[in-house]
Order: sequence, then structure tokens, then C-alpha cells
Amino acid sequence: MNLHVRVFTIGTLAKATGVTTPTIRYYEEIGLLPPASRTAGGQRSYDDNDLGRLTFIKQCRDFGFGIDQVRVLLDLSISTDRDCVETRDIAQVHLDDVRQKLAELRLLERRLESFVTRCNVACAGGPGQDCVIFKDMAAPTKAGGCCG
Amino acid sequence: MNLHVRVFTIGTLAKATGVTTPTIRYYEEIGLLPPASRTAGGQRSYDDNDLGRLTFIKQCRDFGFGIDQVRVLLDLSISTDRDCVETRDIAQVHLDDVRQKLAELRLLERRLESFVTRCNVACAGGPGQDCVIFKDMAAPTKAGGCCG
DNA sequence: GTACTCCTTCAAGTAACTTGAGGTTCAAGG
DNA sequence: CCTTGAACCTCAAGTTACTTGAAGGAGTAC
Repeated sequence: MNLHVRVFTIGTLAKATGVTTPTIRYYEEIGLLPPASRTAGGQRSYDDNDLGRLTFIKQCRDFGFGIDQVRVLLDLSISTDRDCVETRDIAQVHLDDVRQKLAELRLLERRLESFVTRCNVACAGGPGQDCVIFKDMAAPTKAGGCCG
Repeated sequence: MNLHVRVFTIGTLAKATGVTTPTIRYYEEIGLLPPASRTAGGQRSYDDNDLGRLTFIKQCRDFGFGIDQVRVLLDLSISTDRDCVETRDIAQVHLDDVRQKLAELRLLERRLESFVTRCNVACAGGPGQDCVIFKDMAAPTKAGGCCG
């Protein structure tokens, strides 16, 4: 009967999910997606099932999970005997990583901000060779400063 | 007379700067550091000049500048005819990038947080196959949720 | 002289794709 | 039916910034 079985090309799937076509082929190559079925002419064709799986993968990637973590999450999402709590634990660990990274970036922001500010306040502009910032940055004991 | 000319091995330079020895060799290979002078036996030897340059590079990398940007900054730091204000402009652009990244990470943190919280609140634990989170994540229109 | 650490080169591996070359298939228009 | 142009195909190499490993030489302490 096969009524209502929607079939997509790789390009259509790409638009629907926001994953580029080379990336979809790459996901197939590394086994994140099963080998796609093909048309008579040899082109890949996809159905709603593939759409669901790739959407799931995309969501996970947007969440910042690595490919290997996505593999685990895919397994968990299909498994009938593994606890969904495992998923939460993975997400929790990842959240901790994100917060760590956030702290680092906030520190970096402050340092850069102070760098730029000091450039504006203290530096008259002139040859780099004379700029105190560069001398500061080549001196190991102090944090980088600018022209002051 | 060459008095007070300190000379280091690659390992000593590595400890002094916090850059690993393979990375120092790599920096030489890509031209970020000039070819090191050698001992009679063929081992690299460095002086205070190299220490200054590598320290500068390390500071830039810690600031999050890419290798190509470090090249530019190195040029600027040595140049006698280019304006030190260029450096500030490069740093400003980089600061904007960092702030953009920060905003994205903050959003990601909130999403992950809500994900984990909803798992804790709404999910009794059980087979992944039955977990609503996975159904949400495979549905393109909604943001990922967990078990709720 | 021998034991041990540190050094050498070269090649390949890492993450997660992107880009390019060179060629094929498909859908639409004439 | 034929052509045109977009979208598809495979395979290989490039990207970033290093890290890791193998196999062997140099330097130093006892």
C-alpha cells in the first residue's frame, strides 16, 4: 500500500534539519546514521524515521554534546532496558563542563576588556616596538597589560 | 665576552613558559619561532630572546588568539612603522567574539539546566524508549525537553 | 661504563567537519 | 526527445592546533 510514506532527497533532509548535505554523508560514514537506501540512480533517499533520528542528533549537537556522547544518547533513546536517568547524568556532567568553560570565558572577557581599556587610556599610538604592552607580554611574571 | 648569556634546553624553555616541548617544535615548524640554534650534538638551544618571544606567544594564545593572529601580533610588536593602535583593534574584535561566545554559552547553560531539572522533576526513571525527552528531541519544532 | 633522563626526527592521530575535483542523475522547459 | 541546470555521487585532501608513538641518539651522574 505504501500510502503516506514520504521520501526525501538528501538536500530536502538537510533543509528540514539544518544539517548540511556533506555532514549528513559524513554522519553516515561514521555510523551515526545507518546507510541510506538508494534510488534506482544511486542517490540517497530518506523517510520520516531518518528525519527523526537526524533531528535528534542535531539537537544533541546543538546542546554541545560530542559525537561519541551522541552515540550513547542514541543508544539510550532506543534501548528498552536502560534507564533514562543515565541520560540525565550525562547531561549533568556536560552542564558542569559548560559552567567551567563559562567561568574561563568570563575571566578572559575581563582580561581582554582591561587590555583594550588600558590601550585606549594610556597609549598615545605609535610604533609597536615602543609599546609597553609588548614588553609586558614578553615578561613571564606579569599578566599582559597595555601601554601602562 | 658572552658573560651572562643564559642558554636553555627545549625542556627548560618548556617549563619556563608552560608550553610543551612538542608544541615548541611545532611552533618552529610552522614558523612562529625561528629555527633554533643547535648544540654540537644537534640538540636545540635557546636564549633569553627566545624565552621572551615564546612567552609573548603563550600570552597571546592564553588570550584566545589564533595562530594567524599571533603572527600578526608578533609582527606588530616588532615593527617600527606600524601603529600599536592596530593591536588594540585586533583585541577589540577578539573581545567582541568572546562576548558573542559567552552569550551562546549562557543560553546553552540555561537550556541544559532546564533539561536536567525537568528530568529530575518529571521523570520516574525507566526505559529510554518510553522517555518523553527522546520523543521531544526527535521532533523538530520544539526545543529539547525531558520527560515532561 | 652504564644507567637514566632528555633529546632527535618522522609519521600518524585527534574532532568534526569542509572543500574541491571530476563526474552522474533528475526535473523542467522547449 | 533533448537540453540545461541544479542537485547528486565518490574520493581525497584540507582545516586547527596540537598530541602521541616509534625508534634511536645525546648528555649527565655515579
